[in-house]
Amino acid sequence: MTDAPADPPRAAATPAYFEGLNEAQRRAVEAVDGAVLVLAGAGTGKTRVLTTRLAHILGTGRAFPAELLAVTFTNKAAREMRDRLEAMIGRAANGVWLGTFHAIAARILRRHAEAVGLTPTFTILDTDDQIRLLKQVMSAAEFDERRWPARALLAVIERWKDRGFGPDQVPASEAAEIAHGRAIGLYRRYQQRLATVNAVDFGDLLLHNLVLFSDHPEILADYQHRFRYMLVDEYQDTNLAQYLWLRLLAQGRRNLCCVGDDDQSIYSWRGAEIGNILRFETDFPGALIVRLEENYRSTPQILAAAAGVIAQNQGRLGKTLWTRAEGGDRVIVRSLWDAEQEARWVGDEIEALQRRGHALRQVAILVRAGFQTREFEERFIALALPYRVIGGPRFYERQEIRDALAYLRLLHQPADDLAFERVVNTPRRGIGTATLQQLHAVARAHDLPLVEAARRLVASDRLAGAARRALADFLTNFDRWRSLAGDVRHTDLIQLVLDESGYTAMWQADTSPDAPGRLENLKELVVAMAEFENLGGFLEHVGLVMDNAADQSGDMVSLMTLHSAKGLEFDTVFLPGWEEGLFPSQRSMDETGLAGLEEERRLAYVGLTRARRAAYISFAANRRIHGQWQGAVRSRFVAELPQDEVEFVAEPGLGAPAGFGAIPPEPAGRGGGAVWGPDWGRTSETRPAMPRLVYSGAAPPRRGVEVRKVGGFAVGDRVFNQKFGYGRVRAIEDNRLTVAFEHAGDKKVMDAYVERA
DNA sequence: AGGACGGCGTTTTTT
DNA sequence: ACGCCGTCCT
Repeated sequence: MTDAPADPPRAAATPAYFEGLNEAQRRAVEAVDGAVLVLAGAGTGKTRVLTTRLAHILGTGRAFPAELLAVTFTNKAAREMRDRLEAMIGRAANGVWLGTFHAIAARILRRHAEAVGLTPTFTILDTDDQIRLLKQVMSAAEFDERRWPARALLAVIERWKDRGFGPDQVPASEAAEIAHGRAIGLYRRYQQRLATVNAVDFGDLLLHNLVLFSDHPEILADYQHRFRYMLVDEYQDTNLAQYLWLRLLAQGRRNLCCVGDDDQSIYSWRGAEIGNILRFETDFPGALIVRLEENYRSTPQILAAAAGVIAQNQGRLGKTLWTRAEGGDRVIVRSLWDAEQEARWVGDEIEALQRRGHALRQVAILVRAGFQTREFEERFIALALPYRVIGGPRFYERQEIRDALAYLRLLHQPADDLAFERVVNTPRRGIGTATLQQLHAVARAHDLPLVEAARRLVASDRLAGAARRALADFLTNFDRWRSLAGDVRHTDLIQLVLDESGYTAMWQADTSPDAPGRLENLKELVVAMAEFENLGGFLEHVGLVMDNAADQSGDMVSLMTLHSAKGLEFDTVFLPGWEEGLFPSQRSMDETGLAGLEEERRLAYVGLTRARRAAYISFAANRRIHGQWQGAVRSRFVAELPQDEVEFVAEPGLGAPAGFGAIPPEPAGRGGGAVWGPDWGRTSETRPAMPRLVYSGAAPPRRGVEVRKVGGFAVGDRVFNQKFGYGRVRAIEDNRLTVAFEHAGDKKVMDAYVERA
């Protein structure tokens, strides 16, 4: 099991790679032994430090490649680290255990699958399969899916897994609270089903590792010994299970270097524990902390803006980014009438940049939520401004790809019931729900995979003639394909299967406009497969690499969410939609209060620090949310920007907001403070009329601030108010409502300040 | 077996 | 407003 010799050769240190490192970076590279936390601010050369550190360890002969463990969160980050390491050391870094948490956990798990009751060919399920499996479990348990959608229950289970809890470790009090205590039973059944079909979900990869290590100390000891030096990127994004995994592995050599930035922790909602990075010194007493604070990316103004915002957060380790760079423009803060105007303005600014010779690929628009991209897309189409939206459906999530993969999965692992169900009647071959139900009954009764159940059913006489023949044909085909699997190249196999199964023909016969595209995608799949040696290798890749390598070719503006922008940089960044409720997101604040608000603020920090040369922030007075026009207040984050570093451009006609820079609403509350737009709080069915000539330059007549009555409310209506949240109408006098708010209690509000919820 | 209809939810994304 | 999903009807 040990593929590494005991004594790595010592080589003379050639610190050529130290060239150009600043003092802090060099400390981070040189401190190879013990626990080290590198607090790497945005744009401080983190990746360079990481790769240099690995090169340094290898170059000084402290370890063989196979004794290095370097973990990242995304495949993209892993790829980048590997590429840069190889460029630095001038040879392949094959031996290094470099990959995502999940990829490395999967690699370990494949080696020891039997130890946790799996076989080495286990399938890694994606979200779609997880939902389908959970739905089966739920319906078997006669669980009302309307009260607890499978999606929501899966999220609960995933959060448990993130914390390292198997069904037996979930604290009883917590288990009792969810779905009247029934969630935990469903979790247990779900895990049993996974085991039966020899499959794991993403969370299981880590969880099974933890079980493996605790049940088999000798296996753990082997890895503890093997991993002489460990490196973790984006440590602020680790969840509890990942933390436990790292801590176990690091107990051997005790050389653990974690790199991260607490100010960029934006994934708590998927289980990331910012506490892991905040607690580092306590977890690893005597740890060395290195702060990388010299920023090589942005102008002083951008850094000041980012610092102003993030300084409002409480729980931080604290870091101050600075730059040697001088000059630069102030951050532009712009108010606009509505999202359409906002898009119009952004479009015009981009065209102006373009005229001055800026590349579109160096411009990004970063939004809080996906729906915000629509206005920009429409405007850019009108302007014929090339753009791309990052994030969206991914290649491996397309129906035709998932179907094709299901065929392959079934060949690779016949116990994969989810794959079986997907393909057994795709294309239609007359195996309907009735037959499938019988199959399930047989499978359950004899604890068999569906394929085996199908064999029994075919051998018996319990199936109607047509269905029996169809199923028998399917099994015959399946067996033949499987027998070919050893001799035929996997790229040939897939084409053969898709043709002989009638799958290709199904799409060829399809007259819908997207059918040709689907056939194209299937061809692409074959091309993608060619890059792998065999079927198993390819399926592992598909299971773990769900990223959509965004096509970076072409000079286009990038449109994406703030979350997807993490780790990227652009010359010019537009940050639209800085409005209370949208950014910071109301939901985030409602659900997790101050912690949620602080995470939103980190998101603002991430957004600003993506910009190299220029940042533009904007907010609209009116925005349509769920089809309702709503008055909007500028985000509290606007007021947190240092006034000297920003240039406020009031929309003509909207008037400058009273006391710009001094509106902070009460913490974690909303609304309050000065209202900047003429119509804040008002809702209406139709788009509010824009004051004439807003945005086109001339001074328009200022719109009155009278609040108009909108629609009648009735006692008992559920309503929403920006400041108080949700509540129910208790009484009405004229246009004044008495509302019992869920959190704020009874309040009197004007009807125009609430909307139906 | 496929389409029409109604109800519901609607932040963020990776593996 | 809108789209997706599940159910029910033809």
